Amino acid sequence: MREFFHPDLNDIKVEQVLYALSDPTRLAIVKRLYESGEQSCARFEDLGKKSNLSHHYRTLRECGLIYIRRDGRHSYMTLRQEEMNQRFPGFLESVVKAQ
Amino acid sequence: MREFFHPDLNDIKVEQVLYALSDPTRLAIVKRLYESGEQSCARFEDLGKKSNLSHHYRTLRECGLIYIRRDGRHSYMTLRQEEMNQRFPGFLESVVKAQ
DNA sequence: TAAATAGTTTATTAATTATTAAACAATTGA
DNA sequence: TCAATTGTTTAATAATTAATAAACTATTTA
Repeated sequence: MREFFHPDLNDIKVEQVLYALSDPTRLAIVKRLYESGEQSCARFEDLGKKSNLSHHYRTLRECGLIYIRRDGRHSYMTLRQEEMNQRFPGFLESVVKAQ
Repeated sequence: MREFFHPDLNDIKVEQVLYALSDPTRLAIVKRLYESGEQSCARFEDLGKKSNLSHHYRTLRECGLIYIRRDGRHSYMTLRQEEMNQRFPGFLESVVKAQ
């Protein structure tokens, strides 16, 4: 079972994070993770087709916003909330709370 | 002398703001405006060619981040800092201070 | 009035990104 | 073991966005 790449905290680029969050689907994913904690991919099927969603997960993972672990045939995602807050204080909260 | 369109505070979309800021040139413009206040376009010529910059100004203006006024043959830009802070508290500061 | 200035807009081409379907991999359950 | 499940990846096409040059507008200065 291959593991996913996750960037180190210090390699996270704010431009990439901003870009990842500028897509409505990806922003919706992040908001749900912020509100409900760890979720499996199945929870987001209402947001699009699975191959498209999988690309979005990758964008979110590679920019450093989320962590994905595999368990059996499931993938579980969490926000890297504490790390983001350490690196960009106040940023993530201001975005997910934007109305 | 035609005036520019500027969206109302309530029409500002966080996705569009995030997208506008995800470009390195536009982010650099916003950081300078944050630090130095109103600037004319001439102050950003080191960041690219003028027609390209003009497109970037437009993106920043249309998403609601900056205000552009014309005076003679010059255009002067300011960040809509108070409004952004009213609409998305803490957001702009967290972005411009991101290292 | 003519030329220069300061920037904007249009049109074109190049480069990125998004979306989909189909193939694939790993795991689980019958 | 075979089929189903749960995603991921690849490959292709469609759609967006970026960058540039050239034309344009309004203003100012000579």
